[in-house]
Amino acid sequence: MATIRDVAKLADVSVSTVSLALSNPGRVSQKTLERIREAVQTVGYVVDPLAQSLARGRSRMIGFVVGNVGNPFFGDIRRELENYAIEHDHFVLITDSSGKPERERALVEHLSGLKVAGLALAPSGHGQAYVDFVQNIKMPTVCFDQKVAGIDRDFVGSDNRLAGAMLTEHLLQLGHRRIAFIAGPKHMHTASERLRGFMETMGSAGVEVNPNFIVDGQFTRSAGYEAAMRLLVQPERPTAIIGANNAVALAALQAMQELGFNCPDDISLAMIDDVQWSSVITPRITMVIQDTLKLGGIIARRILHRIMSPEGAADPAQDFVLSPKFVPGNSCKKL
Amino acid sequence: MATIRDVAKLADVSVSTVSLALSNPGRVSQKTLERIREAVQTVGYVVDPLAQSLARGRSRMIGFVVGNVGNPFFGDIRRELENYAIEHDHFVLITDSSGKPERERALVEHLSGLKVAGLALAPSGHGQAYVDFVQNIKMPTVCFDQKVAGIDRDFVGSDNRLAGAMLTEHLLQLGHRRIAFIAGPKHMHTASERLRGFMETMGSAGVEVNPNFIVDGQFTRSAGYEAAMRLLVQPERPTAIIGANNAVALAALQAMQELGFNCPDDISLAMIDDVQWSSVITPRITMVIQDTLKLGGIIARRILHRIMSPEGAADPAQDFVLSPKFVPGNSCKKL
DNA sequence: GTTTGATATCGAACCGGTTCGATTATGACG
DNA sequence: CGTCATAATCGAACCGGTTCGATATCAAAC
Repeated sequence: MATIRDVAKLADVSVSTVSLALSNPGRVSQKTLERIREAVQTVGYVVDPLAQSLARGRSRMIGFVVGNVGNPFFGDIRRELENYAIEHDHFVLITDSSGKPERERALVEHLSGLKVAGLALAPSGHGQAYVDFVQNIKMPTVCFDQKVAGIDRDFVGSDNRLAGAMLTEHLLQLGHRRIAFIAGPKHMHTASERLRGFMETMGSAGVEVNPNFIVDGQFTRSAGYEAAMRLLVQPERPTAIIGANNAVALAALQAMQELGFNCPDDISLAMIDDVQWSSVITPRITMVIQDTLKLGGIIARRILHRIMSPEGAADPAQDFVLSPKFVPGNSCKKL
Repeated sequence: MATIRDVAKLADVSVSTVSLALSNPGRVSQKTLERIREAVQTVGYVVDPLAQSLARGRSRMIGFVVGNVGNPFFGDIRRELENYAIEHDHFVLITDSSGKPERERALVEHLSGLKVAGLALAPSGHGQAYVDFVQNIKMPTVCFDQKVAGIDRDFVGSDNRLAGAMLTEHLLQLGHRRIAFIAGPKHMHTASERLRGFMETMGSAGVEVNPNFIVDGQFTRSAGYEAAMRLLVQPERPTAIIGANNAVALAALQAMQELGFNCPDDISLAMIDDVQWSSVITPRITMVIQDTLKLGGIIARRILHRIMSPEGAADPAQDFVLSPKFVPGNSCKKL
């Protein structure tokens, strides 16, 4: 590998001049600039990112930290971020915390050691210690998906209360009254907001909510399955179920199928967030989806803004909240 | 951040002794080792991975390069690799080439600049130029999933011929004769082997294959959809379809549903590789799956073997080929 | 023909470690 | 107690860049 000294020797200038020419071509005379560029070509010089990061105290990499890189929701966002980052000569380091706050913390520390220029973080924790941790991250950071109270960082996400409300309103319109809700972890903002959207909409419609119809699915397939089973074996069954996310909703569908219930004839189903093969799942589930591409675009632009411009670095934290979209399927029956 | 010099000062030894003590505790006296360890504690010293990599010419990171990190197949492998790597104090850099050889190349070069200790690579290209590229990678590399002729590297994958043969045999047993096959890109080893398994099994059973029943689905959803449509509008339709991967098979299912065919009553369907929510897709599709956990384990062990031991680095390239597993669903009808 | 100011270039220190040959301390042995 | 092998420690060079204060160059201004 050719080093900067090889270039300097060939172009007959000092090492510092080469460095200057490469990072700030304007501050070097036209003649030497050309000589240097020629030398770079002939020796095939490429800057060593490690050495550069060490000297600068910052790399050209952006850390991407999520709970599950396999989730298509995060996949779309990642792709947007990657494309935008490449355009601006940055590189995205993808990491997966498996949803565990300790692992997330270890990842962030590792990325910090790598001197990443910035961080796109989908928070997976809560509580004061967690808030302190995120607050103390030294690099430019954009949080997304999960809004955590007390964290004063840029946030990009969707209106989850609205998402819950949309599905509830839809089912109410179809004549449903006994609507059950498989919720997510109470401490997660997305989960509590979606539930709030459900409760508020039911409330303003003057429909009483059977407390047995609110079950906890933990946003996971297994807990969602159990929660759905609890709903389905009640003497007074719901006529419709809302899954607070895709995992619990599909787990509910599975539970229905196993117990011999037909969806939507026996029970209607609706969910928040898409899954990859939703179009071949029978029935096609009515859902509310997030605009992942737009979310990803905003995250990308925001973080690179913070990284690249001095005024961006000083910008106060800002929230970007997008409205989700209703996508009708055929999993909800008119009563 | 505390540096190694702070530690040296506090422990009253030279910087080189600290470095030695940390990387090779046995070569330092008990007394000084303790003093150094104490100093490390009190100043809170953590080695700077960037500086270390620069000096050593190698980092403690392993590059993971695949065409689609969202694919659960790669996800399982990634997780296994990550867990094993963490146990051995290494860190996995996940990257996504979107299946584009040029992007893959750029990623590998980037990782090479980062001086990664090793590479787990799911090849996405073919042809001489591509082979040369992979051959010229300087770091320890384990290829997986896609076997590319001419690449002399460790390879970990499944017996794809067998996978194709298993599904074909199953359908023959059920009495099917007019079996169609939605194939993948001819240049991909997995695709051609799966097709070969189909052809050979049909051949040995003495069943003639209608050339119109072999269509190209490119392993993608959209091409698979079109290919399936071509099959379904023929006057003489197949009684069963094998999808060479999950994407084309599910696309075929979608096409059937849209045209009003019932699976399995009208047409049977089988596929290679699982998808995330296969259990809620109706019908549950009969499939042959790869043992992703075992594959991931082998990849992880192999690459860390190469990285960590001098004799491992010198090991000749080796192939590890696992047998896939048959998972019956209810998408194939007895004729 | 100086002085002044801007522009171009350079040298040296630094980022934070590793490595290896040289030097010193230790202790076993005759 | 001197000798010598071995163990412990050190200093300096190096990895490949960046950065900043200092110096050299040159033209315009007085």
